[in-house]
Amino acid sequence: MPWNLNSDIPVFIQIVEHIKNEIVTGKYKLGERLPSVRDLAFEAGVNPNTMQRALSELENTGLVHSERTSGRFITEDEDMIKEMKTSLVNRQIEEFFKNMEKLGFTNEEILKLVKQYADK
Amino acid sequence: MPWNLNSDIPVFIQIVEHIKNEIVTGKYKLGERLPSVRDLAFEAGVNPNTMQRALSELENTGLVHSERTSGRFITEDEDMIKEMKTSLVNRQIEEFFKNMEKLGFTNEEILKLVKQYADK
DNA sequence: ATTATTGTACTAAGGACTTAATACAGTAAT
DNA sequence: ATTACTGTATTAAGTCCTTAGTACAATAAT
Repeated sequence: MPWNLNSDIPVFIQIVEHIKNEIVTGKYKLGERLPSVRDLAFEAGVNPNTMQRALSELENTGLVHSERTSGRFITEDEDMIKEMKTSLVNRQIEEFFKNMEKLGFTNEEILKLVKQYADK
Repeated sequence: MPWNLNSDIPVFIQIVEHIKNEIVTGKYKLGERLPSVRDLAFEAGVNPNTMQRALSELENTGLVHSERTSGRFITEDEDMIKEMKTSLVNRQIEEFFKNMEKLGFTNEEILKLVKQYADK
């Protein structure tokens, strides 16, 4: 799966979001080991330093933790992952509505547009 | 109305989006004159150079044009504005669905979540 | 035991964005 | 005619992000 990184937003932030998505959608299982910093960097096509920074940020969320010399592992805390997914979903929806309201649409109009798009 | 600029995305891009929104929602009328670069910069709380860059970008879209010494003016082309609005709306919806799909949701699930949020 | 791999740390360089401080020519207002 | 305002251009400095290259200690693999 391509990483699809663009340049408008810092790459390390996009990487954090990408891996968060993979965790909350179950592509990584509980306690599973992540590929090494260098391997992930190669896969994503970025410098290892950039990947290291992203993973370091990701660690602050508690979703992953590092074992100094054996690798990085996904949390065993299933509730934390569920909460993260809820949080990400809410952020998307709120952001979407906020942006649509800036374009002058009411909730009803937004819902109608979404229906049309979903049934396309 | 506050400009609500953040730091994850270049400020000049956020300004372009902000003014685009104001144009397509009719806060600026056809042919209306924009405030000066310096006034807009003060209002947005950014450096005049940054505002100048944003306005220069905006000019490339054709939505505004500058009269060398009297100011900047909104286009008289109503169709262009309508097309821009449609384009912005489509981008929002597509981006929203793309992000929700990355979180593992189907179109039906997305629609359901949006309904819940719209009726809150 | 030796080798490879792990996360981590550090310095240096380049690029993009932003701010700051000026400056200029042309137009509007007086 | 003079003054104020317009968009525009330029140079310099500072910050953040990214890449590159190197290095180290601790563990895993052999």
